[in-house]
Amino acid sequence: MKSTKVRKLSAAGWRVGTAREFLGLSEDEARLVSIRLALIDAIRKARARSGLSQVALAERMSSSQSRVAKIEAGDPSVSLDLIIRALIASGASDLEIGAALGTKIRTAKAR
Amino acid sequence: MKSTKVRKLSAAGWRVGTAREFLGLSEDEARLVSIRLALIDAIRKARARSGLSQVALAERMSSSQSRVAKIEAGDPSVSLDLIIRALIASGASDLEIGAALGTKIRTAKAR
DNA sequence: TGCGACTATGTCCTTTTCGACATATTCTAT
DNA sequence: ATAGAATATGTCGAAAAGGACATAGTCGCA
Repeated sequence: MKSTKVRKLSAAGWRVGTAREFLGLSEDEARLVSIRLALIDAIRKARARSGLSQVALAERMSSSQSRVAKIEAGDPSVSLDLIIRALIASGASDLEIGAALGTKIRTAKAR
Repeated sequence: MKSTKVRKLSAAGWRVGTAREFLGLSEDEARLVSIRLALIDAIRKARARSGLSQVALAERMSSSQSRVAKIEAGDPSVSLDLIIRALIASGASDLEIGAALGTKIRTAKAR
């Protein structure tokens, strides 16, 4: 958002901030969230590439379809453990898993 | 292990295999384990670099010293969530976190 | 338009994981 | 050698997360 716009909004009585601030997340909590999101994204991609249905993926990781749905929905009842298990079972390579986490920094430096 | 040695051992009645086979881990389970190990390693390094004691790290992540000890000991009662929280709180960069996972592949290709 | 495959959401009960505490053990510097 | 800090290990009640099931909602396609 441009700073001129921010100033206008402030003048009009709006408070402007990041989503992180709004949700009251600490820096660390925010990082954890973005890691989760990156991994979930990687799962969708890997699962699609492998042509697996949620049911099929669930079997592979001995879980249930509803769990897989919740994983991809970013449901809070899903742990990182389950997310990574899903990522592995959906056919992601080690490199992909690592990349899902390091990507943001790397692209930022690259441009 | 050299194949000649394997043959000798086999002749002598020994069964030779990987740790994975011995422990009865599936391919996927084994990958999960090695991810955990890589992350734990990264925590030790990051914590040392930051000069944090286990007590200090525990505070940062609002956990307890005993938990941190268990994390670094690879205790099975520790989840990936807690491991990553520790990694973040111990001052690791996004890049380090990603690297902890992609490293094996990358070095394998590099050499 | 209706049918089958796929995905989403809610709930229940069980298992796992957590923080906390108590207590050992190991390390470091004097 | 010994105190004090740091780390390790065990246990417990509470809280989080898991699988399973039931049930809706979507989507493509015949």
